[in-house]
Amino acid sequence: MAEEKLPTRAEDFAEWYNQLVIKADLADYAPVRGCMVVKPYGWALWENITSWLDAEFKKTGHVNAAFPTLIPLSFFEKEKEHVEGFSPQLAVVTHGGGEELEEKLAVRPTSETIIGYMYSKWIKSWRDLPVLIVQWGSVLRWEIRTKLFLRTAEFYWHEGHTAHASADEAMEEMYRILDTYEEFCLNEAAIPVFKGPKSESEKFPGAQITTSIEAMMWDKRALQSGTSHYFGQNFAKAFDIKYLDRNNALQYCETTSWAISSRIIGAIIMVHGDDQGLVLPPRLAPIQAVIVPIYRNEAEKAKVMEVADRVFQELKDAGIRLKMDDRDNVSSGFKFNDWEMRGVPVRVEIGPKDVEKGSVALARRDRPGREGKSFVSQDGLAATVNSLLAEIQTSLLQRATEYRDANIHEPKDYEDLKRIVQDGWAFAYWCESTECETKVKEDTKATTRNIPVNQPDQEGMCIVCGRPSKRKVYFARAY
RNA sequence: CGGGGCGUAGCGCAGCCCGGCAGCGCGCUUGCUUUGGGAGCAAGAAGUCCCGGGUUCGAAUCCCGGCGCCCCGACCA
Repeated sequence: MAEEKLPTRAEDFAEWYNQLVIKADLADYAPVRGCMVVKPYGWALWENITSWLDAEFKKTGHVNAAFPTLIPLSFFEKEKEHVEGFSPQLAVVTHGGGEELEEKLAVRPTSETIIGYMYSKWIKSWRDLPVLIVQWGSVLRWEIRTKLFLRTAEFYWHEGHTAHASADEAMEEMYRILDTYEEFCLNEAAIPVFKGPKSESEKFPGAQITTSIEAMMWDKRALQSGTSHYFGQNFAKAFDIKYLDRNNALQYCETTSWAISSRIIGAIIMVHGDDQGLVLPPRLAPIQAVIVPIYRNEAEKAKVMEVADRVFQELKDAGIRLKMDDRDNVSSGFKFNDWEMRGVPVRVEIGPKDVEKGSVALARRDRPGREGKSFVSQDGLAATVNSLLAEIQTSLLQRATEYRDANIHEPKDYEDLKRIVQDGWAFAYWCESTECETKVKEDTKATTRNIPVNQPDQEGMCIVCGRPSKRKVYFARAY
């Protein structure tokens, strides 16, 4: 239950976040180091995220399957960059049934290896391609520093793994999924993102190309919110994934993988949340509207509840995800604050005065306090609430986009870049060399986020070294 | 791995220096009054004082050893 106030975001953003996750009832700390328990309210939010994505993947021919949590440790040795990238983060099972295991088993940190192994058994002919499989589940990475949702040892996600006959087709798949991720962020989560390839040094271990979507949090730090990778034939060669083409020639597959994790919940919190607590976009909110009946005695209660029950049924019939807060042991004021903490988009208050006047009070979560309150007729309330939900969804995206764009600057020179990334993002030409990227990181802690697609066909000079450059990149401090 | 802090009721903490009935606030339970922006009063329940050993008539407190957690820095979705 929510109690007491949060620190404001300006006072202590990290502490604001930590307390909010607990007080909004999304998750709790587990007894295992670095792990979280996702509570029912947080999981309901996650289910709304996953059900949209799942439906979208299925539209483009993807199917779901499940692979084991445990992976033979030797599998990780097969791809050089992959083993280097993930070895430090592996949890390893050494005993089973009281006996020491002959071969140690890793708890999956990601499933390219075991899925690659299976694909090599399943794929024989060009007729078997493409293979488009998604796994929903959790993975485990032994993280040093953890934070609920943003970086926990175990986290939830989907991982898509696809195999194709040609590089073009695999690249197309990578970008198709990236588009789906962008669409999800914009339309469902109301979070604007930039999409495009990552730099060499920021690539996924084993990938030829890693693309990402990048979002700006309230504190102006960047959060990589989804990734889509093109592996070329790296994993196909490591796991011997081959098929006979139409000319009876043996070919290696081209593979991809891609993921959005429960981290996206952290993004929703840090993009939309305010000093009152969580603010959820209506399309993802587990509870879109809450009804708070207000009364002073039994006689009033009877009258108010009659209206409240009728309104509840009307809104429910209109398909609104709804909650009646009929708790008798807390005051109305407490309830207001409680539901604001949990980010419910619309609150419907019904008291004795409303019963008299045929009205209700509507409070919209994206505008806290008196400003967001209005008194509307009980007639046609379902339509009123539905249009308000749509308006909140739109205005959250608009507000987040304006905020982001106001905090991205194009540096005049390197000194300017160093200043900008202290409190915002810099968008600048970059020669795509690791040296320049590393220099920025050492000087400022900012990293390259991605090279956004759809850039104008112009040339410039690398902001660091001055060499000619064709593409601009975002520099930002990241989570 | 380097630096700092902490471990006492569900949560947040005081008590420790200077050994002597285990406390405070919040939360929880019950009752009454309350309810349009975080209600009040009353009565209750709730403890392996992180673990192990030692000193002592007596240890939350002193000594030795261990474990765990959090925060800040280099790596990561």
